[in-house]
Amino acid sequence: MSTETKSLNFLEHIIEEDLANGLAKDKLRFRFPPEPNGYLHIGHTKAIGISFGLGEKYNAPVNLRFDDTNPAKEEQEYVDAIKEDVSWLGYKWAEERYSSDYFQELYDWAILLIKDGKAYIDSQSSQAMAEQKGTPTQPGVDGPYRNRTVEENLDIFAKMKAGECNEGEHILRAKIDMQHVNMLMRDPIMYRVLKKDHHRTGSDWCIYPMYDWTHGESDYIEQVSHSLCSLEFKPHRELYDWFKEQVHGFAKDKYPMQPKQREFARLNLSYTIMSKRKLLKLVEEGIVSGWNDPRMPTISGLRRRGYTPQSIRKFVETVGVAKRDNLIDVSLLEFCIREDLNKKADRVMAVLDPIKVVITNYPEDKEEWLEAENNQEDASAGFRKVPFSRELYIEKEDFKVEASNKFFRLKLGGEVRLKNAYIIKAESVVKDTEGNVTEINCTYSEDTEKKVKGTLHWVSIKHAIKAEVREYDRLFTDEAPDSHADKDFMEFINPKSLKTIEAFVEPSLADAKIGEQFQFQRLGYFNLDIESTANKLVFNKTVGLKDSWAKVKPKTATDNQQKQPQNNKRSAIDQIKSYGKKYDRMQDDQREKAKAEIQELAKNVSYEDLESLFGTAVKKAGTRIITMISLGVLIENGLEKNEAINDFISKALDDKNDLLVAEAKALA
RNA sequence: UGGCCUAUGGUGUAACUGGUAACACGUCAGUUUUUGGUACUGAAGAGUCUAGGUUCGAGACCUAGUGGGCCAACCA
Repeated sequence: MSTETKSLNFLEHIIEEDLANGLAKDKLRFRFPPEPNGYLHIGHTKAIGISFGLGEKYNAPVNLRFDDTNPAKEEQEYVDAIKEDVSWLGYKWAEERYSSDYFQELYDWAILLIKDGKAYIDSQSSQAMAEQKGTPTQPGVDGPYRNRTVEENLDIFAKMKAGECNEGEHILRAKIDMQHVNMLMRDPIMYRVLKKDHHRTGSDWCIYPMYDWTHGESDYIEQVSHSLCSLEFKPHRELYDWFKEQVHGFAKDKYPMQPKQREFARLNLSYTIMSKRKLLKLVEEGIVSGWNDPRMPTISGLRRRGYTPQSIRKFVETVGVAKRDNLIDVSLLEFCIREDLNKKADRVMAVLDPIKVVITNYPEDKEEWLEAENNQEDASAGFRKVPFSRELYIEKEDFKVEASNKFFRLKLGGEVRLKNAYIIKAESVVKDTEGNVTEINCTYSEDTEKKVKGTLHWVSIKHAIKAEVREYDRLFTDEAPDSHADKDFMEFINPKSLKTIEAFVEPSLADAKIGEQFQFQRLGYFNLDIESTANKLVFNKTVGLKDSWAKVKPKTATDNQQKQPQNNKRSAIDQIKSYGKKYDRMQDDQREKAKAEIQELAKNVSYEDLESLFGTAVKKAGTRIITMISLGVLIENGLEKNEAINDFISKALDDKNDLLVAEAKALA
């Protein structure tokens, strides 16, 4: 039954292989290592899901480690927020650790490294050091302090630690190789002087270790078996291993296992950004109301917006993990939250854009409390009462004076069901001086068994509560606002990402609790925002319902930004080649179209491009056919036949593929 | 004039040591429905960036090319 074995991702393959090669299962250990310099976002969720997910899968401990080596940027506030977010997602860490826990051990090892002649004090300006470092295409050169004596190095390093040196005066670097192809191996910095108080160690230290020196050794101290990080750290792996081997030489008895760093592609989500720095800018410039603005891709923003931990975990699980760059469509995230809320959220009625309906044959002073099912997906959700009376609101969009029979809603002379109530018929309308409908007069029928095409949601005007509803649109107008070399992401800010609506909701919502989630029937999922008060209800729209009616309706201009097939940025010859792959398998009419397309493309192809295809293997008939077609175009445009061409044609004439023969005959 | 990583339907991920491309989202159609939602059924959509090679057989292995990404902070 549920024995279906899910295929493994590449990280699981690595772990399985290590296990098969003798790694004991109880030695597996992972970690999630955020720097406490900002709030966690949906991108981190992937990293969290991978490491904690592996922990759950293999029943291995996962540490939450704060990578707190830069007191200039880090704060306790962020530590607290990160812990809250990870817990909220439902993950439990084995131990809460801090890189700063290891400052002393790191320092001791650094001294051993100096004694081994593997590290030295450099006393140049950062600029001078940068110049000596070279570039990715040019090797670096050794600096003047590279061969200081061990004694001098030890002496200065002690002074640095004692606070006797100013920032920028001296740094400690590893002595590796200034000519190394990997820039990170060109004597990387291990320690700098930073006269700043640390949120945990206070003023104990005035030298702080750099990332590369700290991170790997923290993994090592914690005996993490697999240290998983994103792709941009791939070049760091070589240095990670170098440091690890040095330190292992000092401490193999205490710490027997050497961790292994592996890298995966980070998550990118369409129409948003994932950089902490850029998110901070949105906050600082007031584009959003804070880190937890419901439009933000932060975990706290998503939480406030109404996303559930389950939906986010499901999302991370479905996007998977690999090493190629990706851009995931927000529709997948939306699918995950809809799927979750469909089962959990009670249904209620709310009208966001009202128009008045008067039931003329319903007594003026009468009111009824009708029974309504809370959630048809969940029998245990029970029922509630909703009030019905003579005057109601329905959505403006749900009424048209005249409409085709594809319009299942209310039209003059037509009948429609009011959800949980009666069937009504529109008899006449009241219009204002400009001709806009302001009121619809209807009659009702108590026969609720009747078949009618549409069902509308509604609220009784007398009983309805006014509420503020906030509807959100994507924060950016560009699919990947982050990825334009020539444009700043701020240029793509969507000015209409927030829409505030005055809505009318059914009275049962009066005692909704902060964060509680509802489906406003036929509209979408909403939750009660933290800014809501007893006097003023405020709802966030989490996500709309899937709306297949919207697709039938004539589209607005903004919806119509159709995606261009991306192959038009490929060169003509490449496009022709891709036709070659399938040409001989196409059906006749498709093939004719393809041929016309190839002939058009061939006008932009050089003979040299084509000639390189003359040697194509005999079995690849399609490629040779498209080559022949393109050649025909070039010849028509004045290309002289040469030996290579004649040879190519005569070989084709003898081929067993009829299509190829036909094309060749045309040129012979 | 470098090094490393990467390339599979529109998107994301699969395909165990080579055996003829699967799953999810999205799209389209139908059935059910007191939500144009949900559920259910079905369909279309890639021959795996290009070329060459190894092989009886290549998405997978090798070579070259092309496209994309990463690498020069006293950041992580």
